[in-house]
Amino acid sequence: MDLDRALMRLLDATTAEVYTKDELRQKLEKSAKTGKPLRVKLGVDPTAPDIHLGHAVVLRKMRAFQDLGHIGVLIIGDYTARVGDPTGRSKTRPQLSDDEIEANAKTYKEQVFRILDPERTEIVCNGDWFKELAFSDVIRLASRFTIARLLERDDFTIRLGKNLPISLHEILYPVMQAYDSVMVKADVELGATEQTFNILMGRQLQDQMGQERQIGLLAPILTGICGSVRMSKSIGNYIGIMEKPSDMFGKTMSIKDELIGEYLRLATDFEASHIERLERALADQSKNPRDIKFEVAKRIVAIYHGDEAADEAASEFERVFSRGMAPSEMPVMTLHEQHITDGRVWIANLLKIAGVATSNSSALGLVRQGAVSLDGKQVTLDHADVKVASGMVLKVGKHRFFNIQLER
RNA sequence: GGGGAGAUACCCAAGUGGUCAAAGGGGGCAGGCUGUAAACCUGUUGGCGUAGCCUUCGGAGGUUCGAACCCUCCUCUCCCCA
Repeated sequence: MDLDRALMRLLDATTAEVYTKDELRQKLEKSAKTGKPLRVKLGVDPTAPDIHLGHAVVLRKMRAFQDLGHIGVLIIGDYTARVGDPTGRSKTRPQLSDDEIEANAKTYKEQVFRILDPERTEIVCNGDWFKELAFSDVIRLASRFTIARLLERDDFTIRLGKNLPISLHEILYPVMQAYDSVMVKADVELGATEQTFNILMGRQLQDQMGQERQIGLLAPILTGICGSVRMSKSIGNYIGIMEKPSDMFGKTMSIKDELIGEYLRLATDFEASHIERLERALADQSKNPRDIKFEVAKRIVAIYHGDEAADEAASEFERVFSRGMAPSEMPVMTLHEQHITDGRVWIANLLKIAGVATSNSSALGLVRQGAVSLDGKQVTLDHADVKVASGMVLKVGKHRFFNIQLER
């Protein structure tokens, strides 16, 4: 693959900004000439064990580098997790305990190889170098940065404007991330656009410490399925890459129309020309947006579960939601003897056992609103003690189904 | 170190002695309409087997027949000055 094709591949729609394009070209050129692969860094905080499509944009970018023969260096921020990245936060993040960090890092590793090439991936923990630093080293490192520069970033400006607290340790976060770049001798650092500041700090620090500056390659931020803010585990508006095909499909179908183009560009791996065609169809309304969304959903499932699973998810979706039938597979809820009197169960208890409600009040609220049905028959407050038998289907809301099984 | 402001439910925010389980907005959930879209309309959003009761307004005490509201101490945050 020649240089221009490689550049085109790397700088597709999933790249929002490059610092700088010329330097990237030079690095690629030099690598091709010397045969020495580039070291492409990505830092992850082991705070959110579920990797979702938002992370995937950047991970797939790393995979693109790997496919071109370069090395992906994944830094598990076990040490930075103790700090908490202030990026995009209006609040100080909680600091994690060692056990939590270890468990999270483990699940992280299990998931990333759904996307990355294990042969060309290095995984390191930044605790390896941070725990060796003496306080005097930290002071020396900190002296390379100025407060004005560190406070420049939006997150802090906003917080200062709102008179919200900023802890000293949060200021250190970009410093640590920059130091990571130095330690792994990064040629390229990947991140979402929100990482711009941190990544640029890495360039500056490498420069000061006598290294060639890394390239910053920034991916757009994927909007969450609810449509207003970025995809995030803590907000719960995400599609995880380990999720079941049917859930992935359904969640994708529930995004609003305005988001289709974004998901098309950032979350699928369609050819650029195909994406363009679909986007045009969206714009001139020559196709029903639903159908395009359908195609996007199918593609996303196919990336993580294969074509067959995607087809199944699609037909299941049509069956359940287009034709209103019960899904072919639904979670089983088991009722034990102690739950049942004379073959009946109070509906509030049933809903609590199903995990749909946490209290009688909220359960009865659902019943009152007509959201609950058993075998297709709506449950009412007047008949709140319902007869149950194995094989009955409990439906709550539009799309929560449970298969009831009696034990003994 | 000195002075000032503040902490209310998931979030923002009203409330300054009883009529407060606590206005309003956001978010969530649910119903209608749909394409499991958006927009819109409606309901719901502490707990208790569904009735009245119980526990909530940063924490601990106190005043009062009665406290989110008044007093004391404590914790935390912000602002101004040094």
